[in-house]
Amino acid sequence: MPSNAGAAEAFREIADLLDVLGERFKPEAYRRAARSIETLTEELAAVAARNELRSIPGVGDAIAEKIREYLATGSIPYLERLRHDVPAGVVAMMRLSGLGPKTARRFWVDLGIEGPSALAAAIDAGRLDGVKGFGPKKIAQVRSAVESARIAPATGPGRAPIEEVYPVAERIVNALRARAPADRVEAAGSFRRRRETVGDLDVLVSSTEPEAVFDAFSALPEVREVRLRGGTKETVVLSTGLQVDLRVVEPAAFGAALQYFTGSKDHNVHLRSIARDRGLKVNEYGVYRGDERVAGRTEEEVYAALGLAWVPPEVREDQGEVEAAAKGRAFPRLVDDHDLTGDLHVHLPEAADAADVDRLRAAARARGVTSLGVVVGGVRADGSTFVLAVDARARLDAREGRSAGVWRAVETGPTGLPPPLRGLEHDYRIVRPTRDAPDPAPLAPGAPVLLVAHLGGGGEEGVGRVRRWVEWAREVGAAVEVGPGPERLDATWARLARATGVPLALPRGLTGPTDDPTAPIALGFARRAGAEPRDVRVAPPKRAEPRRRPTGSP
DNA sequence: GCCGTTTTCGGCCCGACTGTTTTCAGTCG
Repeated sequence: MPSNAGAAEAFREIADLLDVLGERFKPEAYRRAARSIETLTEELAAVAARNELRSIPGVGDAIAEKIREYLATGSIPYLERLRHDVPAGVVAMMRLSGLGPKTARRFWVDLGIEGPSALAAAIDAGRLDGVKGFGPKKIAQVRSAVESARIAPATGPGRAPIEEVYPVAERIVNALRARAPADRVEAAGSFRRRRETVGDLDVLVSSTEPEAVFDAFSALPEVREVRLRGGTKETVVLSTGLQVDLRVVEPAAFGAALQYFTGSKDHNVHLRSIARDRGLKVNEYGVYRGDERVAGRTEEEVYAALGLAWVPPEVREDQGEVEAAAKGRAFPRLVDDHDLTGDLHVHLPEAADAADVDRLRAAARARGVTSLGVVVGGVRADGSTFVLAVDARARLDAREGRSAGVWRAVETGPTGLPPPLRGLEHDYRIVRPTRDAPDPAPLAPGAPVLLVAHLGGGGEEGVGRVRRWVEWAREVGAAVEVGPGPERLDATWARLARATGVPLALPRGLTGPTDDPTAPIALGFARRAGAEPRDVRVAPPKRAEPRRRPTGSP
């Protein structure tokens, strides 16, 4: 079954194979197309059916044709030819740490080495000794790369989910702010853009004493190994295996460096081409006209020097945001922390009492949350439903009053209310899809549906399911919940919800620990989807008071 | 292979770091 992910993977493989064949610009063209395809919110087949493949950034005539071949037959003849021409092991050698296409190609063409195991044998046999460009250090490095690839196969540690990286990044940034002689410390890279996964963590420091910053950084307890250290950058590996790159720049260059190291690569390339057109040059130290630095202290300065409005990090993917920033107006204001004055979906534990309710209220007040949806019933992992103890329910009701900005919500599976709560006035339903019922059931009469929660469960086969639920949310006027994790909606699907006209709901993490990463990440995902304040629902929609009387009581 | 209110051809980001090279090539981000 052809899929967007499958097409993207095929183009990445083409890029790798072209790399070892020594092609100069084609590999990046195929990779750019692969990245664009991955961010699509609809199936390639649907785009192809409308004859709009060329509208995908980075897709021209040649790649559009290959997409059509892939959709029709599940394979791409060009890729099959490349696979036939290049031994699979050559790409594997290219992926070894510290090696690249040039070196892999030399091993293959000059020495007849066709893969990592043959490379190991060649090193053991001394076949690299005396080869131009390979001194003892380089040979040792290659040998160690082969060894570590054997221990950790494939592409190494890979990319980590952002919710795992978030607490680590917070700790490192805070520790450097406390212990290093630094003006400013910020995490940059795909972490700052709130990508769903993070490869390496980039941390940027503004300081005039890089050596002292590196010393403080290397001494952090989670640092396992210092991989390299120069005058302006240091790379370490944490005990979790996460690689962290630290860059130190002077304060006058901090904005330019933050812009540069936040990326994305495509966004930066686009900015530089604009700079070139204006007779300017952009690098991580500033925007230059000749030798004169005309901007660099802040990101806003850098964008302004290029005639652009400042672009929020979460949308810097060269998917149209540069053109929007060039229109001469401010960039559309994306939803921010202070817009989130309500939380539709707060859970209290099954045994919650009045003190828990008070704590929740206090947490809400402290974060500027003036309306709360409190789930008084829920669904356990085994599918059974529960309600709060009657006593706690009564206390919640008594404290809630009519104007406290608190409403109750009842969380259900896809089919109706749990029996004990049927008929309660003022209840809104929060519906969560389950594996057993992947599709929405016909809407039963009762309280309105406020929210579809824990949607997602992504993967290729989950795509259609997400689309059906988003469509259903639009029909019944529900919002969809955005957040990290396998059951939540990431930025791609938040984008789909926005395009469908479905409001987003974002958690504030009110009942979690204070450093609960879920809330800021969910906000970042919504911003990646381009969500503005009006796209987010923070309170239940106004509705007429229910006419019918309660038909039962718990 | 893609792209273009300077271009449909001739560009395609740019600097840090390492190892090996006596002035640079390759990798990385």
